Amino acid sequence: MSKDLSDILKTNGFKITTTRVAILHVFSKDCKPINAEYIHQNLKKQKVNIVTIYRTLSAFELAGILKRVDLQKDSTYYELAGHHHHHIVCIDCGLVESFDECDIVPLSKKVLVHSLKFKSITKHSLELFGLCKSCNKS
Amino acid sequence: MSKDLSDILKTNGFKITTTRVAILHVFSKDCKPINAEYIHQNLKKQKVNIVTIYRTLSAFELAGILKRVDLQKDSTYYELAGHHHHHIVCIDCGLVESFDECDIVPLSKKVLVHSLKFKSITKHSLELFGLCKSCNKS
DNA sequence: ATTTTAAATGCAACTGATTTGCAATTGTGA
DNA sequence: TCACAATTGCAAATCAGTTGCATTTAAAAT
Repeated sequence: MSKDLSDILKTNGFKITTTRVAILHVFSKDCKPINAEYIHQNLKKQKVNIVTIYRTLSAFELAGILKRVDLQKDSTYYELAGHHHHHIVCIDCGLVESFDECDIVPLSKKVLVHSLKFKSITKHSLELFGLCKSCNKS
Repeated sequence: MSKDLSDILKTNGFKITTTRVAILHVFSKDCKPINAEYIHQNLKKQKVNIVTIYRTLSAFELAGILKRVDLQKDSTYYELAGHHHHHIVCIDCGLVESFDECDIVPLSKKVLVHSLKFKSITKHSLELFGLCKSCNKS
């Protein structure tokens, strides 16, 4: 089960360390955008230094293992770089849900045609914000 | 000319101070997303404390005079809250251009229908990232 | 199996953006 | 003109994230 996690490391030219496998495990276990502090909390038994987590997150992002997610929160969130998708974020409790629908490519083509200053568009951000069902009640 | 700037302050129940009119003036003059440091630079003759700028930005955002713009840079950018629009950001030099096209509302309606956990969507982020014409050359 | 080497880690100190406490100043309504 | 709340400045604090450096360790070479 953590065999595939080691494989991710190996494939990307990283050493197989307990710490890094554990970090990947937190990502694959929870399957939602998380930040350095969250990982730190989850690995508190293993006493992993938060600096190590920050460095690992950067390295993994550079390698394309992780993707940065912009949830307009105070810190940087990441998730496993898988298929393209976006998020809905509850502005009250911070709950995050994913969705796959994304019509942005035709839009960005149209924008590019009309643009005076830009030559190419390589990526986009799209997040929805609202109230989740339980926060909507209060 | 700065009459309408004073009006913005008055309408929102703020005192008409030189500093705050000056801050609004920077926004209306440049008409692009800017951060606290940029304002500080622009008002260096008037020696406005950066803390005052941060406090003013927060107050103006709360009042709805300014809108926070998420450009995925290191600091927080704001612009005058006017008509709804989005931005293209050059990932190389940081140049920002605006565009009005936005098909998100139908998309977010569709997402909401399929969502298990969300009850309402109140806003969205959508920014495009790419290379501007001059950075594309290098 | 042992040596070697670059990658990975921890610790302490640092940075940069932003915030907070508090005292002094200043618009504005009474 | 007075009074009071809003505004501002200054210093210190906070918070996320980074950097330097010494130590450890996985994995390749012997």
